[in-house]
Amino acid sequence: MRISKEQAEDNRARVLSSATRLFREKGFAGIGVADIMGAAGMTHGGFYNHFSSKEALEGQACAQALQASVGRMRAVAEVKGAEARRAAIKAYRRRYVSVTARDAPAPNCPMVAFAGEMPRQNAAVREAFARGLKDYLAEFEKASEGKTRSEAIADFAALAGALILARSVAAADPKLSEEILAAANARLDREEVGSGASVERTAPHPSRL
Amino acid sequence: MRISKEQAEDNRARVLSSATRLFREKGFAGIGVADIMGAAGMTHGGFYNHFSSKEALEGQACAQALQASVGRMRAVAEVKGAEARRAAIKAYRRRYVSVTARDAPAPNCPMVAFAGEMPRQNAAVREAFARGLKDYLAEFEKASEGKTRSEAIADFAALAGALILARSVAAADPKLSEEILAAANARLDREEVGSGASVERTAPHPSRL
DNA sequence: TGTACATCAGTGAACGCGCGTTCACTGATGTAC
DNA sequence: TGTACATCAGTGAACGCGCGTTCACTGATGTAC
Repeated sequence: MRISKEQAEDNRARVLSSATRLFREKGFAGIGVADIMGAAGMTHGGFYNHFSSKEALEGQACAQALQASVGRMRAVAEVKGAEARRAAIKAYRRRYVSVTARDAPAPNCPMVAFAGEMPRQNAAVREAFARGLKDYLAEFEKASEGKTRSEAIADFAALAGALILARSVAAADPKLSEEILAAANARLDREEVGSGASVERTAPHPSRL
Repeated sequence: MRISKEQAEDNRARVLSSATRLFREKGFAGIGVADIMGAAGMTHGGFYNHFSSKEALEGQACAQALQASVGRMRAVAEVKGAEARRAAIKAYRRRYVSVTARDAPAPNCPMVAFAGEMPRQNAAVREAFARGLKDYLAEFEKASEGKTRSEAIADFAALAGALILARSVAAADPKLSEEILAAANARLDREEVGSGASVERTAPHPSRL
């Protein structure tokens, strides 16, 4: 049965959204075309009406996921008022290394979800990822007022590393996992000392250290 | 043709070593039983004389790779002489976020190679990984004299994050990749200022916030 | 020590399953007149 | 505006390939006597 152009475009967007979510949850290799189409409410055969291959979809999903993160980071960087902006980036960092973010089925941060698989992806996917990470770091730098680009990049690498490691042992050693998050949080505390902005100490985790 | 017991055990060890290397290079899903057996100089049929399943091998390979890292870290922690020990851990950290480490086909650090896949591995593999990371962090802490456990863990997370991110964009954006490594190195520089003791509370960032 | 037999590590064909991709078909949409 | 036909998004069976696993077989090793 033929479908209206609007409906077809809508279907395509839904497939891409499903893919973006499922790839983040299960990895590129961990989810199949049929699953993705099923999640979008269709059967697998129509897939190739919208995408030339699974790899092409991976590239688009990667780009979409990362651009969404760039947008969220930009929103933080563009918060009006220096004080409010400082609070926003601070809250963002705290949320980043929280138990909530760790346990989300699809990692909040697509960089964390995809980074490990990138060395084995094809060129188009890698380029989509690299562009996204570059844009994201640019926004992260803007939001990190008072820090150099180098400092901001090192900060983000520290957040990403903590989240990845905490996720990797969450099931087998929850205690170690929370210790890793707590360590990342403690470092944020130390860095923020004297920042003046932190009156209210919203410790999402009981800081045991 | 039957093989001597020594030869059989030797073959088993060679399969495990091949797997340890190949899993790190290509990921668990990226390499097959036949490839691993081929790399060990045998055909795929004999695999099940030594391992009950591919997953069982994954667990053993994970354990072996991580214990090797634990051993290397322990060697650093046990270097004789305070000065030599400080130089050793410093060199280790530098090497960790170097272009050389980034470009090694099998990541020098198995934690970095495997962490991203862990949430989707079975319980045995995850436990082998968690035990290895726990042991490794204990040695890393010992080697990081003058730092608390929390600080040492945060340090390692920062190194791991920088290496993962640098690897993820190495092919598509080498400039960004090296910028990430440089940022991690710059942070090490800052931290090592007056490295001798925890006395010197060097504000890690000029507190301009 | 020598002989006969049982064992079992390794071989390679084969099985079964999952998955990416293709294809003939359907029927509502879009279009030409 | 109405009619006839072409288009093409979606369907579901089928294909082909790779991969984990199984199995009958081989023949040197290990062992019982």
